[in-house]
Amino acid sequence: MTDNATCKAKNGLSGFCGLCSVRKNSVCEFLDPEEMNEVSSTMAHLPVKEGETVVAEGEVSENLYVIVSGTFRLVRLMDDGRRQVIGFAFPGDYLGSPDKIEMSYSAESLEPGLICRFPHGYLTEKSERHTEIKDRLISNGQMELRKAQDHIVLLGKATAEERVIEFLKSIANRANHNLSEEFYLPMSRQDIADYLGLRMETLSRTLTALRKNGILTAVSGRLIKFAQNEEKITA
Amino acid sequence: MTDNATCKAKNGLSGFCGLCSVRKNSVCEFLDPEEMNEVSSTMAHLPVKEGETVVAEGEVSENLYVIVSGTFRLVRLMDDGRRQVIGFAFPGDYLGSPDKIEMSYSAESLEPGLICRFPHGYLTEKSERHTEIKDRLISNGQMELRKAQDHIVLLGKATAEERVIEFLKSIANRANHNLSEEFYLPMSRQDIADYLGLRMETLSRTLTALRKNGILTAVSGRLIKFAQNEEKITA
DNA sequence: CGAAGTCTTGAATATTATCAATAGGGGTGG
DNA sequence: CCACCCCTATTGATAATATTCAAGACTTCG
Repeated sequence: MTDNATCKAKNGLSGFCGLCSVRKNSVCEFLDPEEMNEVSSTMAHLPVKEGETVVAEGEVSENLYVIVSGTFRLVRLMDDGRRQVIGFAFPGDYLGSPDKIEMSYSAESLEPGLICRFPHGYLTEKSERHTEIKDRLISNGQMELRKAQDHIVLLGKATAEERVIEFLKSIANRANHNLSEEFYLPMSRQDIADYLGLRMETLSRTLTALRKNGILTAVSGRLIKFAQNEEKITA
Repeated sequence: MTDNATCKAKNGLSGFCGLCSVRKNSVCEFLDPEEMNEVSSTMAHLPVKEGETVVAEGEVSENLYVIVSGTFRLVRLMDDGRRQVIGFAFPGDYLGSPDKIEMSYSAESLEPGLICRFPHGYLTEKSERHTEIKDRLISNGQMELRKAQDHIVLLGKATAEERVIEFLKSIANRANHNLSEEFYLPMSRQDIADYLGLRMETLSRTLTALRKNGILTAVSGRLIKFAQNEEKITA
């Protein structure tokens, strides 16, 4: 993609944005072609290295980011060092907040990626002509809220096995719409454990048990494969 | 308040809205006096009985509600009957969604109260002249998201005792800014347990333990009192 | 090949859940 | 006003589940 910065895509947009695969989820969907080219040329696009922190817990949000490629973990740290992963973010998801508030989590990159930065002031300005932008921010917030609520139910009411299965299915669905194929976990066991509210050892034992009882056919490092059996993977 | 429907408050607004204590948090804050009177006179205000369900999980949201008085529990039901309370809502909080989406929880009243209903269409119409309304919806969503994330951390990383203390402190802070005074819990033990991801028995035992070790000086039914000792209640 | 990290397994412990019984509290009818 | 009942909450004893601490295996990468 890097060498296509000046090419013209079939939608009439030049530069990065013409090739962007997440524009339909982003705040920039509603911009005019000229405005899009402005975004393209100002290099709102930022490459992100593995391990990089895009937004840091405690700092005041000044920008809203949209993930173009890559995976991020959203982390909250307690005073005594306990760590909770409150979510994972994928292409099309947002990082940061549209409000100028103190961030409640850090967003850390799990692999090299690309994000698009929209300063609050830019969004405010563009919202005057494109009122759909605010609608998008509202509905995106509602989606994130629902995901957080799903997570609450998982942590509040599900057993270790249920947590692991539901997590794996959610990742498999993102990675590959065909559940019967092998897929790759972009995060470590510790990240998953901290997301599921379990210790890494418990997660590991649970994965082993799932493989032994046939719900998973492969558990080798970060590669996972569900059994074909529809009954089991719908659980 | 019921017999003041036609009186004129010092802010120049007549009817219910002139006396409303949560307008500063509501979408109606930005309306003109004439529009406010319209809200007042159309009886957007709805009384709610104890036990009443205002929004139901699975139904499509058509209205956004603002709580004027009362307390609500937000409940999610799993297929097998397990129940997770994903939050409690108080005056100034919102119920329902600004988007026309399938609701992911039910909101059930814990005591007689009053809510204000804003149909989506009404909000859309008013947003054209009052763009602050959408900003309010955005920032309200961000606040709810942060509360959900706090909840995730509580369920993912806190012990039973920590969960109970944090919960009691949050209620005490809403009820009474002076933590050293007795306060009332509007919800049952079962509701609290389902919120904290614990069984009712574990909650009960934990409360007893907190009273015995002096962190609480009173635990009698729904009345609770923290010890004066600042060290302990900041935990 | 070796070293450092990550992941898995093992054994013992701690915490919470479960099942069952008892106690408390509020309202109703005698 | 008291006795009774129903519902909610607490307590007790035991079992299930996840954690802890420790050791071993597997990967990755220099």
